[in-house]
Amino acid sequence: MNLSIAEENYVKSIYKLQEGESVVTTNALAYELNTKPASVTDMARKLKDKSLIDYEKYRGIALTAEGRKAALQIIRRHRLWECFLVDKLSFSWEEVHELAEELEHVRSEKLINRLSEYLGNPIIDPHGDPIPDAHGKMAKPRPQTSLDQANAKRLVVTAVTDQSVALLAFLNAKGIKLGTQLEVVAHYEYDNSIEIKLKHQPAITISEQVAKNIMVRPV
Amino acid sequence: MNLSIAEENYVKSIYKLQEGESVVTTNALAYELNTKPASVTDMARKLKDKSLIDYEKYRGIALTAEGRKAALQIIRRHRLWECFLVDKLSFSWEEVHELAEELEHVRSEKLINRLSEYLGNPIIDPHGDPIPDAHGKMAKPRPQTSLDQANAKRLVVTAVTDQSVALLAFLNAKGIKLGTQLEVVAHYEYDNSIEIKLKHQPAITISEQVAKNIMVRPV
DNA sequence: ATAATTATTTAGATTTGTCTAAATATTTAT
DNA sequence: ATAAATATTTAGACAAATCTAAATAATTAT
Repeated sequence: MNLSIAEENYVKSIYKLQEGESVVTTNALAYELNTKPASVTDMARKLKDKSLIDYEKYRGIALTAEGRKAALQIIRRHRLWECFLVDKLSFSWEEVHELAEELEHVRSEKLINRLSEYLGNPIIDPHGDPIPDAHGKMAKPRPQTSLDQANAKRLVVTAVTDQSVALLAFLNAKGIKLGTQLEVVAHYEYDNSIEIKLKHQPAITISEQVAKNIMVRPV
Repeated sequence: MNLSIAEENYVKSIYKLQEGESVVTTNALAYELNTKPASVTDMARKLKDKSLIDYEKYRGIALTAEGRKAALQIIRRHRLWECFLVDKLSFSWEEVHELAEELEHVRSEKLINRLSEYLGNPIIDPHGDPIPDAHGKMAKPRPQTSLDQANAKRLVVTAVTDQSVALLAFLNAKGIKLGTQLEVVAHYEYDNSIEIKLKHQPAITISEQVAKNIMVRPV
C-alpha cells in the first residue's frame, strides 16, 4: 500500500496519540496535526478505506494492525535520520526534528536498512526514543514520567515530548539535554512551577508547561 | 522564494534541456517530465509569475538568472545525495538516481552544506557530473562527446546521460563504469552499432542507442 | 431529563497539479 | 504561397488535501 505524505503524517500522529489513549478523537488529531476537525473526518474516511484505521462516525479512530505497521516504519525512518543528523552531520538534538520530518517521507526500505547499518543499528534516537527495527519491533520505552509528576528527588532526563524548536532551544540554553541529571528542589503550588538544580549550577525555575514536556526517570 | 516539489522538478528539467538549446519547447519539457504539453503550459505561467523563467506564448521557455540559481541548488542537492549514497551507504551508481530524486527536495541549506562537508566537499558525483558549490559555481563539464560521435580510438567513460535503471544495469553487467577505459574496434554503418573492447576482455557490440548515452573523452 | 455545551460531520468551496479534447498558432512541405 | 503537419494553448474537468459555515450528534451540567 502506497501512502501519500499527508496519509503518512496522519498515521504517525494517530500512533503517537494512541500511546496515551486507546482511541483517538477527531479534535485531538486535528490539534496534533495543526489542521481542522473537518479535514480529519475527510482523511479518516480515506484511511479506513485503505484498512489502516478502524473508524466509525462519532466513535473515534484507532490503528489497525496494518496501520500500526505503517506507523512503525515511518517512526523508524524518522528516528534513524535523526541519528544520522546528530551522529554524522553534528547537528544538535533540538535541530533535527524538523529535518527528519521531511527525510522520513523518502520511502525506500533498502535505503533505510543501509542507513541503519551505517549508523551501527542504533536502538535509541537522540531524544531517547527507541527505534523500531526492520520488522517493526521496538524496545519498550523505559519507564518514565513527565517532570511535573515525578516524585523522586534525583532524576535523569530521558526524552522530550514536545519537539518544538522553541522548547528545545530553551532547554539547550539552560544546559538540559538527554542524560542530564537534576534534582527537584521545590514545587510551587501557586502555578505548578518547579525549581530544579543541575550539578554545579544555581537552581532554576521551570514552568508547568515545560515540566510536562520533560520526561525523566529516577537516577 | 519557496518552490513546491513540482516546481523544483520543472526548474531542474528546464536547466537540463537548456544545456543543449537556448530555449526549451513545451513538448520537449513535457517529454522530459513525463507529463502532457497542456500541463507544461499551465506550469510555465506559474513559473513566469514567480520570475523563474522568461516565457511568452508559443515562444518557448528559458530560465531567468533567479531560475538558474534555483536549478543549481537543486542539482547540488541531488548530486551530493548521490555521493552520500554511493560513498557512505555503498549503493552502486546505477541505483542512486531515483533515491536522490526524492532526497533532493529536502530544502535546508544547513543540511546540504553539512552533508557536503561530511563528504569532503566533492566536486563530481558518481556519474561524473560536476557538483555546484554553495554559491552555485560549478566546474565546467569536461569536454566530452557521446561514444557514437567520438573519433579518438582510446577513450575513457566520463558520464552517462540517460540514468534509467535499465541502461545503468546493462552497463553494470558489461563492466562499464565511470573511468572505464575502452577502445573502439569498429563502427558498423548498417545500424550504427559500435564494437568496443575493455582491457583484458573480449570485444562487445553496443547499439547506437546505448552509445549515444555514454559520454567519453580521449584518454 | 432536558438544556446547554462541546465534538463531529456534512455541504460546498478552494488550491495545486494534472488531464483530455478542441481550438489556434507555427512550421514544413509542396 | 498555400496546404498539411506539428506544436502549443485554451477550456473545462478531476483528484487530493484542505478550509469555512452550518447541521447534527454526543456529552455535561442543571
